[in-house]
Amino acid sequence: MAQGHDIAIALRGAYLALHRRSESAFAAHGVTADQFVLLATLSRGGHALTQRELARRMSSDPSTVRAMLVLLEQRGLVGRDAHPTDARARAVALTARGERAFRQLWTASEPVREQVLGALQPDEAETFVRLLARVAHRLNPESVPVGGPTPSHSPEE
Amino acid sequence: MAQGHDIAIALRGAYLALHRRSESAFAAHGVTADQFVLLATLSRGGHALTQRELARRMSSDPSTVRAMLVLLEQRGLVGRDAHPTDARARAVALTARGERAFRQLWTASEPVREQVLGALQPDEAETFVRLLARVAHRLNPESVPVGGPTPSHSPEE
DNA sequence: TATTGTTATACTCTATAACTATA
DNA sequence: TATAGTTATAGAGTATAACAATA
Repeated sequence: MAQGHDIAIALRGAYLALHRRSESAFAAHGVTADQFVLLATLSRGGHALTQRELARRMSSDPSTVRAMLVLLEQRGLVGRDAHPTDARARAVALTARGERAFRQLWTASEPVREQVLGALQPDEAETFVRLLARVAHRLNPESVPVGGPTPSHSPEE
Repeated sequence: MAQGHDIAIALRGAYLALHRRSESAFAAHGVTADQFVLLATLSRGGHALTQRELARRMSSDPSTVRAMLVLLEQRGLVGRDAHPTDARARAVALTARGERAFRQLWTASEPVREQVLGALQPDEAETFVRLLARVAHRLNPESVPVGGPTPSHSPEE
């Protein structure tokens, strides 16, 4: 019988394995796994995001995201322009150089994604994501809704 | 269709939610979630562990574990005695005070484990742990074997 | 020779609280 | 009043490499 502690430890173990594997995949490119997640979130976003929205989507904190953005901005991978309609906000987006870098990073991390996917049957992958989302949602209702990131649910922004 | 990236992001989201929830459960006790994992690993170990074995069991790094042990030793929660048969090694164990603290921490984190468990049906919990272990094992064969921690496999040490 | 642990070192992520500017 | 972001600050965890002692 899997108890709460067993689940927590297994979840931790799987995440840390993923994180380490990702770190070594990105190390040669001078980028961390978390920075990759940030870049991927911007790339998937389709358009510029506010720092707050970026933090929410990557399960992070606005203040943490800011620190990461400063590093990435210094390297010219992201830009923070004035927000078109809200003078308080910043519109964060990948620069052209950031997009190029992201494509390289995506390729470099292909083996990691293949390993993850290779550990699961197609139906298991679906189940896995569903259970992960349920657990995340239970622990933090602010997180992405259970059905997964449903772009049809909330059209935009 | 869940792709590798979706799985990775979902795994990250679930872990970070668990981590934050745990941090706030432990904050009042002046202990971090990772320190709790260390204490729990010692408590579950049944006997003293070497730093290396401790690091392996908690999916961590010997050098990281040492830094954590220094902090916990200063607070009198763990002891590092000479290893009985290997003069190079240290035998790490909870002190009496550490055991008391751990029992308190265990109680303080009960709600977190209940939330995790409450998000899953009993059979789903089994499946979840199994899939997590498979993914972890694929990403890092050094980690705990798929069937779970099989103490029958390697008797001791 | 290989292994256990230490030391030094550096850096990212994390997060709170007080603050400014704007909605 | 509430929100977006900044700043200052602090600390934990992470990990590498060189090293000593022991197996």
